[in-house]
Amino acid sequence: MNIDWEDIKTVLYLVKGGSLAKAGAQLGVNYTTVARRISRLENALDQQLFLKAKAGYIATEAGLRVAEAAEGMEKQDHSLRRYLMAAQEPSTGLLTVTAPPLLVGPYLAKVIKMFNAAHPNVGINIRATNSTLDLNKPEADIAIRVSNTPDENLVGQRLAKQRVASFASAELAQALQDDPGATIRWLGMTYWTSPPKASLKHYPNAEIAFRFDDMSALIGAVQNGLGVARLPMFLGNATNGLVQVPILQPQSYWDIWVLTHNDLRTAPKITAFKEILIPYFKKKAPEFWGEAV
Amino acid sequence: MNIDWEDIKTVLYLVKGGSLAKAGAQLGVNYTTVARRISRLENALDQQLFLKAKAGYIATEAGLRVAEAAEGMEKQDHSLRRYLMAAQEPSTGLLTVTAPPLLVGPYLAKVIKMFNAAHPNVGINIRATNSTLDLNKPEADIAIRVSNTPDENLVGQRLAKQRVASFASAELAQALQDDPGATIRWLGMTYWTSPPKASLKHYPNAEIAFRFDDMSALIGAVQNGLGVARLPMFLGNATNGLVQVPILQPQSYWDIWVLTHNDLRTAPKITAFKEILIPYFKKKAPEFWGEAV
DNA sequence: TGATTTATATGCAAAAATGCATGTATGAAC
DNA sequence: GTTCATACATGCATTTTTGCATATAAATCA
Repeated sequence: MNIDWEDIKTVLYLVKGGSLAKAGAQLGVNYTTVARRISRLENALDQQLFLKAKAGYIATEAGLRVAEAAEGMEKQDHSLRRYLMAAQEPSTGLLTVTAPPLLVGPYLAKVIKMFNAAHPNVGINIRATNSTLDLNKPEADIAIRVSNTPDENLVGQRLAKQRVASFASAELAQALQDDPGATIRWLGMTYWTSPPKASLKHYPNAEIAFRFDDMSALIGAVQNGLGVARLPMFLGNATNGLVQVPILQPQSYWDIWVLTHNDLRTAPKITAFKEILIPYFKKKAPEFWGEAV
Repeated sequence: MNIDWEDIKTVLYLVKGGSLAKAGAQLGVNYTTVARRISRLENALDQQLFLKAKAGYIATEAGLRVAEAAEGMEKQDHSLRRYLMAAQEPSTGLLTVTAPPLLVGPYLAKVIKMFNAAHPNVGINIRATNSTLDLNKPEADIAIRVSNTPDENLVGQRLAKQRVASFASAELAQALQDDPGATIRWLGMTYWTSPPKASLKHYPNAEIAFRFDDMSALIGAVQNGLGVARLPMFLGNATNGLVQVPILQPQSYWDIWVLTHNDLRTAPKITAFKEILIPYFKKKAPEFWGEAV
């Protein structure tokens, strides 16, 4: 009796996805294929792995156990891939870099250009996202992150110390300077709960006027004078029409880090990339630290 | 980039087998399929996994690392199968039992007959061999073994205490009894190095006349008067024409055990089988202990 | 040296797996 | 209630994988 390991993998993705369609999308196959692999495996094992409810496939206890085995197998798979990447020539293959979207244009793009000039045959894959991609999975090889997310398998190096300040349109900043009793209309991200504590000393009248789920949109709103926002120095200073609100002082913020998986610490491609990335950010460090008004 | 786990498995079997043909035989596919899976994987990884010498496929470092990952995955596979067997109904599926060949006919056959009567829908697979099949792999579910091979994952119960004695044809036994100074011509298995120490007190003149690689052949030789052999009680006493050599006393020997994997300790099918096996051997215990002459 | 065994390589046909199109059912939103 | 989105089932054509037959090379042995 032989079990097809691809079928075991399919069970995992069906359990994780919850429906044939999602599992198929993740696996890169048609969803009918998922259904057929499952039924093939169920026949081979002579055991039901999923209850076929109208709402979708629900894993039985046996199905969950199969998924558990698949997870263990996937760990081997991921570990293997890291080894193979580490063993590869520095000048071939593919490198996936993830970074916060707003860092890509002004900074990472130049690093990539330089790296590409030095290693023209390495394909570069950019994933501009704030979500923490899992470096344990082969979702990305190098991550640039604000704050040093702790994970025992990852190694990190600090790229730049960072500060934030309060930015507004020039007009609004002037108005606030003129009238310390004015009410500050703060703009923040969705998860913001209250105005910055340090600001209340100077402007006790404060309210959160608008919340945004997107940093670019928020910046646009600041440019248009809708209110004041606390922004990283490198963003506020580089955005046309924004100035620091006087009186409110900059504050230290989470630093910028580069993270890689421990297994890839010495991989030629990774070190080659870092050798360009780190000096570049060191040179740009003043932009992240900024200056007080 | 997606790696086919069946291809990874194939690498493992090619590394273990050393040639396409052997790997294919183990995997149950044509050897050309093995060759094509390997080249497909090498292309996908953009790395050479084997050096194609005329003498066969020799794994590169990367190939060995792939095999290592496959080994880890296979452990998951085996563990999963044990779980699934343990979860199965006692009255369905397949049960693989391994035992020393000479125990099968006189003892195990009856146990199987009784088990089959109680559970007619369970397929029974007998592997009559002295080689220690690996119960960690799904090579066998239940092993009957002489001696309790220690393995942390296995659980064992003693089926019977056992003794050995010195057997010969009736004629030869008589001759030896008449002449204590006679030279005993011993018959033994290939790995025998010297006559039984205890026998030298009574018959100091001793030599190993013939060695055999097969126990049945050895017994045949004893029947034909070629010499004296130390045999388990249950064999010597049950063989036509053999008698214990007087004077030489029986000795304790390795006991007979039944072994199963710890994961299957409570599996319905396994316990059902043991519930028949153990009482049967308990009843037959005197045959394994035997009697002194 | 010549026969035999054990390797791998490859063209071609059979078999298996997959994708697509279509049909049906269910629950949520309006 | 009607519409829409989502989910599964299945027949059919296509693609992919596999097995078989055949060819070739190296090593072994009489």
